[in-house]
Amino acid sequence: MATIYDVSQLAGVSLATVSRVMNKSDSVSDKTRKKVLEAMDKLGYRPNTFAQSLASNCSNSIGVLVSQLDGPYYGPMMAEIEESLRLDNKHVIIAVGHSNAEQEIDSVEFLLGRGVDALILDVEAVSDEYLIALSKGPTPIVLINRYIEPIKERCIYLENELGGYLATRHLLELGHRDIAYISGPAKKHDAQERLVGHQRALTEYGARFDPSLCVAGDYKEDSGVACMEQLLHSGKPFTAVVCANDQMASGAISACLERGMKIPQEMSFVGYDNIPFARYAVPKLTTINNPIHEMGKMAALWLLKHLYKKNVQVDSVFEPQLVVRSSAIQKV
Amino acid sequence: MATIYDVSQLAGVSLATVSRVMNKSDSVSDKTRKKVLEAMDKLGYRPNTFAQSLASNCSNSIGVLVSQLDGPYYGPMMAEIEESLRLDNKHVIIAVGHSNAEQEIDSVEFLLGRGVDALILDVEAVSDEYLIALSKGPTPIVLINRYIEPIKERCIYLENELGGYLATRHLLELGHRDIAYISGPAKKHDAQERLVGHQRALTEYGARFDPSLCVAGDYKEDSGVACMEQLLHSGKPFTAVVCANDQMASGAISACLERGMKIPQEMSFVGYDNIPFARYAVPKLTTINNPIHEMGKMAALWLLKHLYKKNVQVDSVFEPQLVVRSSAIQKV
DNA sequence: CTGTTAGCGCGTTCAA
DNA sequence: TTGAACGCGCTAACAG
Repeated sequence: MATIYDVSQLAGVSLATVSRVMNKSDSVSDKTRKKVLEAMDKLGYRPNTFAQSLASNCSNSIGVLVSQLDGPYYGPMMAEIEESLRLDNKHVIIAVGHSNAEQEIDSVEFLLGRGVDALILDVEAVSDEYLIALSKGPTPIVLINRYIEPIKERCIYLENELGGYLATRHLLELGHRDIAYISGPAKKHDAQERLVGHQRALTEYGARFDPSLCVAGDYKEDSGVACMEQLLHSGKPFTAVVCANDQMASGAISACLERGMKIPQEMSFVGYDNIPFARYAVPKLTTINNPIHEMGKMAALWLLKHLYKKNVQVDSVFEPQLVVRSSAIQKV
Repeated sequence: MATIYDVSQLAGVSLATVSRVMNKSDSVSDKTRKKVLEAMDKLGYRPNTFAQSLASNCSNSIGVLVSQLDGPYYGPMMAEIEESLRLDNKHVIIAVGHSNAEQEIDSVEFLLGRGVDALILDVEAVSDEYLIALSKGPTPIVLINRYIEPIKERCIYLENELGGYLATRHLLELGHRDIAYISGPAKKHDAQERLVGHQRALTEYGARFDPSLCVAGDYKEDSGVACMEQLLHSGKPFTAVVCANDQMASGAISACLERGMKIPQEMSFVGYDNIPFARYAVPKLTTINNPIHEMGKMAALWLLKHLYKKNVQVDSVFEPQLVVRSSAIQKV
């Protein structure tokens, strides 16, 4: 592997000059620049990034910590982050937190130990205080899917409450009044917010929130099945269900179908997230669009702007939107 | 940020000794080790990985190149790779190839330039020759989802042909004889192999392969819809369809449902991959299990074994298995 | 078992 | 505009 020294020899210049042409410093004459470039080319020279990082104290790498890598949710986000960063020759190092505070902290430490220039975090178990403290450290952080007032300028998030509101309002406008709710885990912020939105819509339309028609799952399909069974067994009458994400909606619908119920004729459903599956489900799922890939992109752009001083536009607040398909219909 | 020097001073030992305790070299007395550990602790010392990499010429990082990050396919694979490697304190740098030769090569160069210790590649556009040449370079590579004879010891793959065979045989055993096939892109190796398996089953059961009942999609849902429309419009009679992956099966089924057909009563379907969606589809999808996450894990273990000399067991060939659900039934 | 010393490859003053 | 020299933090002989 050729080094900067080899290049300098071949080009007949000093190390410093080679370094200058690499770093696009303009105080190099065109003639020498050309000589150096040719020498690099001839040697197939590739700078050693570790030496660069060691000397410059900048790694051009970003640590990305997500809750999970499988599932329909994080793939699109990671894809956008990778792409946006890659365009600027930065690379991403991934770590997984598994929605567990200990693992999240461990992963942050791991990435920090790896010398990343910044952190993009989609974490849910760790406390606000921890993140606030972290944000005061030397390594910049950006938060996706989380709003923390004191560091709101580093938060990229969806207005989850509004989404919950829109989902339920849609059903109310279709004439439903007895609406069940399958929530996400009570500890998760987004789950709480979505539920609050649901309740607001109910109140606004003069329907009352019945706690016995609200059960919590874990955002996965299986829990959608279980929650639906529970609701059905409760004996309480209801004609529609709002699910805090599409995966649980999928499970819930499949539980109904399993019993021979007709969907949406006998039960209306609204999901949340608009994962690809929603378009091909049967019936096609009415849901709330969650522009998770956009948020990933914005997190990357935020860093490009604030850390690497690129001139880009970044949005940080995203509005959920209702996507009407065919899983929810007028109450009969 | 404390350095190894600070630690050595505080502990009253030399740099080398500190380095030894970090690298778990056993030739350090318990007493000094303890002193050093305490000093590290007190200083909140964290080794600088760039300096380590520069000095040791080993980065403890693995480059992972996949075709895409979104979609149901690569998430589980990445998750296993990350987890397995992380247990040994290695980290993962990701890049995306978009099934495009130029981008794949570009990504390989990018990762190599990043000084990764090895490469895990799930690539499809690049030629066998390129990969063979790459494998002769200084950076070890492991291939997922691809079999190349001259470097087969670095290949982790699924017996795709067998899967195609099993899918079609299942339908043949259910009495179907006119079986359509929705294939993946003709250039992709796995798509070719799956199709060959389909044809072998047909031949074995004395059914003939009708090219006009075989159309190719791009592995995405939408193309499943389009292919199904095309088959239906062809006028040729058929009672079952094998799809080269679950996503296209999902699209194909939704196209039938859209026309008011009853599935599986009027048309049987078998998919391929067994993505999570398959379990919650309506009807539940009969498919071929593709242990993609296992393959990811094995790729990681392969490196742990051959590169980092860990003592682990690795399997490299995976057998697909039929998963019977309810999208394919006896021919009436 | 421990310390000394010489790099690893590059960025960055400071002079010239 | 260019070059010499030092230092980034750590590993790996080699010596003792």
